[in-house]
Amino acid sequence: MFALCDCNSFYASCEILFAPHLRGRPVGVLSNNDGCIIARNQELKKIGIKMGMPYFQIKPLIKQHGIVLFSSNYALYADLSARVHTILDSMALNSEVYSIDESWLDVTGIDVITPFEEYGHQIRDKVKKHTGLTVGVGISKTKTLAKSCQWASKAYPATRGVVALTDDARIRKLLSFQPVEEIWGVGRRIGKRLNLMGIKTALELADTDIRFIRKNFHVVLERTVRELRGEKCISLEENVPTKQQIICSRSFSQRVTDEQAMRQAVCQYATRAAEKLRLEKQFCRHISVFMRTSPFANDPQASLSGSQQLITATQDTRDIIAAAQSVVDRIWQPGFRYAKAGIMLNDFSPTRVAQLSLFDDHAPRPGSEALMKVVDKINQGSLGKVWFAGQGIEQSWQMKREMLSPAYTTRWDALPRAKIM
DNA sequence: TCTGGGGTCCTAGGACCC
DNA sequence: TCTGGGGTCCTAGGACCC
Repeated sequence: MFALCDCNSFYASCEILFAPHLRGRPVGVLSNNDGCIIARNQELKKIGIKMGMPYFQIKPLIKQHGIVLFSSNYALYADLSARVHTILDSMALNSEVYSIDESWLDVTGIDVITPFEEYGHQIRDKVKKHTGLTVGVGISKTKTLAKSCQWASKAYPATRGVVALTDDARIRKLLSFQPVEEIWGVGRRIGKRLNLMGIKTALELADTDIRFIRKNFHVVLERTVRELRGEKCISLEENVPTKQQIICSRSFSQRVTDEQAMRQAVCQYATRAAEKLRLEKQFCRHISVFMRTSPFANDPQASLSGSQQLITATQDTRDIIAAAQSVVDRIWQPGFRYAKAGIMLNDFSPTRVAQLSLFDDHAPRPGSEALMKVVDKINQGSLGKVWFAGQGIEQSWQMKREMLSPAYTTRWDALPRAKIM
């Protein structure tokens, strides 16, 4: 038995938590660069603001509806997320952190002591009491069914945020209400194809012949169908699997047309990616860089990418910057208005040791590890920052966050104050 | 004028080998 | 002039997730 616990409108709720006077008003959170909407509270959803809607389209509605928007404040969300996950983890023997605002719990056997539905409400109450945030809980036989239950807990307010189903007839009834594109694992594309085939509800999908699914789709959807039937195919992942890839990419706040600026941006992303790599305690041997124009603009379009294989695995920022810069040199094409660039690290190993070929003389840099340790330590502390020359200083394309809330929980100088009357 | 970022898994097809 | 069959590995691209 699985329980899925998911925070309601997580980012928006975090903001309201520290600005309680906003309760009842439509509140949303914007993506990096204040580009588009990525979180909405109930009130904002009601107005008809859709997920992913660009900021400039919402702007004209702000006054009329009293909408309040925030730039995303990941330091705040990550901190509150950790608190929620800790509480959820304490509620079951085994748990899996699934995303910043969701956890799976293994709740097998819990019902010997507490009926599942009551247990779901206990989870909700505890998270509410300790963090002020509201979670929705779905409990059922498989992860996919638990997701469906959790969907129902949000779609039907009468459930008061908890849906726990073990009985087959009741599960079938729930599935008959759920549109196929709301199922976990069915996205827009496959949802559309299923609809065209006349499969509209989760129940209809569950009752579709497995052979038909395998012939027309692939094993992933087959697994989803089996899970909807109550057959467990996906289990709880208790140990966080090591990453296979690290990406660092950003849209520019202003278009980049100049090679020098692009090199600086890529250098900055390379630096950040290398930090993440060291945090993962990994070394990488493949580095790729990409840059592209805005697909929404009427400009000439370009999407360039290239990569470099290293002979020795590295986690040294200098190696990663050098490789990234050489890729930029190779792929750069002038004459485009670039909107975004990024770097991707691949081909990881837990040590620097790699198979050297007979004539290799690429000895690793001496003192590399010690230097990187010092750099990371300085940059994680509050003393100040060190950076690599290629990053440049304060650039015009740097991310824009004009509606950022204070770091209430992670900086002493941003602690909220209470007035005693 | 202005449209996010970071991941995973699977498959098809090409390169290459014998 | 005629040019097989089977396997592996890698990559690009598509689909999904949050």
